[in-house]
Amino acid sequence: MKEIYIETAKEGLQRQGYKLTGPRLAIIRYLAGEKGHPDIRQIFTRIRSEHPGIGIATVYRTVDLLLELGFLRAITIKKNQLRYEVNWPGDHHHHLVCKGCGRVIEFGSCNFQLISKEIEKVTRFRIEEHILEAYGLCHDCLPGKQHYSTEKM
Amino acid sequence: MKEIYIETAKEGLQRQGYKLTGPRLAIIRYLAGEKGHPDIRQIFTRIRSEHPGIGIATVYRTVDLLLELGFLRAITIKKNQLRYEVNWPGDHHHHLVCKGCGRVIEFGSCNFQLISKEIEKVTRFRIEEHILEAYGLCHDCLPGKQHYSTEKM
DNA sequence: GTCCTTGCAAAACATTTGCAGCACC
DNA sequence: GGTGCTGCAAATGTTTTGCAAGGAC
Repeated sequence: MKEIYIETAKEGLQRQGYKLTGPRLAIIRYLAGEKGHPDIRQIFTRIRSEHPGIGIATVYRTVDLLLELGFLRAITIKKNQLRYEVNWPGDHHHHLVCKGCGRVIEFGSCNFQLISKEIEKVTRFRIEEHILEAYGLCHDCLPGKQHYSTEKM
Repeated sequence: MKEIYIETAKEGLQRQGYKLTGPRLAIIRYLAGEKGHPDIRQIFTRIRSEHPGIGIATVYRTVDLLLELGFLRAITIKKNQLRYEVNWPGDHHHHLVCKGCGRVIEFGSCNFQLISKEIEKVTRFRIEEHILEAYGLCHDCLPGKQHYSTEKM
């Protein structure tokens, strides 16, 4: 799965006439193995530890490129913070975000397919993908439980 | 509807011990009448035109406050831009974002309620609200049509 | 060899903070 | 009248840009 993403992204870059450079490959490989939702700074810090000398400008440029080509997407996990996640082919993007501890849980399926045809008919819009974000409280943060965090916000 | 929002927000501020000041009211009134998805700069520019002398720091502080109190929410309409929209009570937040022209269409309902109980059971998560964003092409941007924009991105 | 890409540093832009004076309650 | 809010300006943080050198094809 991870390898497929890396290969697809590499092919995608080349097909569009972009060069396969060290920094770009390092970023793609890191993202392919990242299960969380890193922001720019996290990506930069992580890449730099394995690839010292990389500039943050390159990270910005590469992330923009991957967004443009559709290999990455931006999400708003909390209030006003931008984070990124890998755009796996055919993947859904469904998040449960806990308002208590900020933890993010992914859930696999929704029945959006069932209504998307109806929406397309009414709005004459051709839907290609979607993101569903639900907010609430995880089990540990329900009243009577202590808060703790698995993903730093 | 607009008046209800303004009154609810005013009450909410006071109930939490925040003062009803001129700048805060101006921002709430503007947001209540705004149909689009403004960013900080648009809010600031608009408020300043009717309320010269306001500082941008106040806009940041007020937007943070309204986010905190749940009267406003942040969305990621496109790639990596943060925008804000009014959190109408009981409202759904469903957007169709056109990849061609950037226009944003709201649609009224989804059947998320039907599956949210199932998700809550599996994940032991209590879901309070959700956002659904769908991306695709609007009718005008489907192949064979010309692109144009109704909301500047 | 030709372009594209990179890292660096500076510039531009965005956000936060400290503080004295003002305004709400 | 006390406390919280505001505008300003400075500080800080983030993103973009220009450019010479290096690297992919």
